[in-house]
Amino acid sequence: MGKNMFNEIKTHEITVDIVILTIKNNSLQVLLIKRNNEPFKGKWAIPGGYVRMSENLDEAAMRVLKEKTNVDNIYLEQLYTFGDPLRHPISRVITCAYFALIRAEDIEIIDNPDVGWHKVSNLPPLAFDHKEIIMYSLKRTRERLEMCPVAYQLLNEKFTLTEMQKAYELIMGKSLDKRNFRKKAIQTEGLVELDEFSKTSSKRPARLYKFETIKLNSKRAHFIKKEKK
Amino acid sequence: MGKNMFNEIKTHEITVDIVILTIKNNSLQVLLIKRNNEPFKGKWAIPGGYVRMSENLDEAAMRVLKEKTNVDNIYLEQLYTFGDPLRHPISRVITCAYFALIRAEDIEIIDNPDVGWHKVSNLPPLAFDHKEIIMYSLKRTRERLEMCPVAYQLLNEKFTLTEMQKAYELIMGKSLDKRNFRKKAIQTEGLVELDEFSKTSSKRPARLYKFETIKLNSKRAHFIKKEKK
DNA sequence: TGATTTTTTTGTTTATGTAACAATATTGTA
DNA sequence: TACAATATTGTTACATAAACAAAAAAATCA
Repeated sequence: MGKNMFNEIKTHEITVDIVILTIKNNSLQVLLIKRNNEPFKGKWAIPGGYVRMSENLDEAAMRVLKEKTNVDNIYLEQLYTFGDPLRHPISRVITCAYFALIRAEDIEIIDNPDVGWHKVSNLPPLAFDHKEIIMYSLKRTRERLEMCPVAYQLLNEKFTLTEMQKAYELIMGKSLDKRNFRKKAIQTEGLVELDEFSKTSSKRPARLYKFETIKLNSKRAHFIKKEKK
Repeated sequence: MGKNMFNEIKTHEITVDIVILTIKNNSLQVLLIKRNNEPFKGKWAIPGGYVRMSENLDEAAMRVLKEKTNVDNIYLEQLYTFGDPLRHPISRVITCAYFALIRAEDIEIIDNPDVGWHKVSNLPPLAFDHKEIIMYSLKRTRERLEMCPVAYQLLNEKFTLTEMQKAYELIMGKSLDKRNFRKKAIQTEGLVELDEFSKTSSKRPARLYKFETIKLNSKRAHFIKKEKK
């Protein structure tokens, strides 16, 4: 074990690291944990952990996410595997990166200054190659959002179209036209118009919408456009 | 080393496996190697090998590809990482899958019945989860081909539009409209119309085209559409 | 040499999706 | 009742995709 065909002794270690994005205080934020061990003691890092021998990578990612954030049963996707020999200063650690979009309220963050949300636009010094991983995650999220949006993970069960648009705009980093956004949004499969209205202290109340409950296994089933009638 | 936070001793092994697709005899084929060691002795497998401690994953994939096929400097892309604990019957091997599209003529296949091309539509019994990897690779290739085609890797330096269309059709597994294909093809960035014509024994000679040489590092630079004038 | 065969080559129409654009409706509050 | 703030709605132009058939060029053959 740990010996390859070139007689080069090696012990790769395999981790999963998870980019957890949310919208909070009107900005896109990522969950970080401050490391209290070397290497990179004192730097921030995205949640991660070793892959156990008994679990596959998806399971490892979900377990780690659950352990670190208490979040379960969400849209989790394998992003990319980072394996630069120098990404870890001591040993050879190859990491399989996942990402998830979640509601900040769904996380019970322990009262610990070493765990918290940070604006993607203003990241603190990060351990390892975690900045690269976050940036790659954001790029992929944006690419995907255009085709097959997943932002509903970020919204409450009931939401207004304005809130939905806001979420898109924060992820995409640009503003969108209201009318065009709404036209596209309302022809999204699974979007349900409710007979309720938001009771914010604003002026005119906005109609609430929700998503039909879809089984989380068929990841790509979300946001397929409705059949034409 | 090799000990995780749960005190579970583990030694993951990391490999890269490479799906090499080509067009040969009018069909889409994949390069396979017959295993002469256990496990799966006698079954066919896609080329793969261990990741060395000194190289990153891309480098490992390129090295393995070079070693097994003598092919160098081609469009190679990380596909997905497969980590099911049972995918290898003996040890825990996590594999990072890559894929490449190449010209069959660029490979010097040694005169060995244990190395050869096999039709994707008619695969022999495969080792490990390699059938799954090939099918996933094909799916991704098709998705990508629609947006940002890469089939030029499959064509000779000079080619006719009919040959190009044929390559697309074989990968996509369906036939395309000549006129629509040509309209899209000729507005592809980097496609150059030559003043030469194919001298096949056919009836009317067809105009030859080529691709401008593009640096292979900017992978996504291919097949971007020309700017409108 | 002219007719035939085979392959290459080209254009129009329709439908669909995307992007750009501003006015009206509704409610709370002054 | 007027005003302020937000929600809501439609049209046009443009780009892209899909469906469709006829003409042109060269080789072969009679």
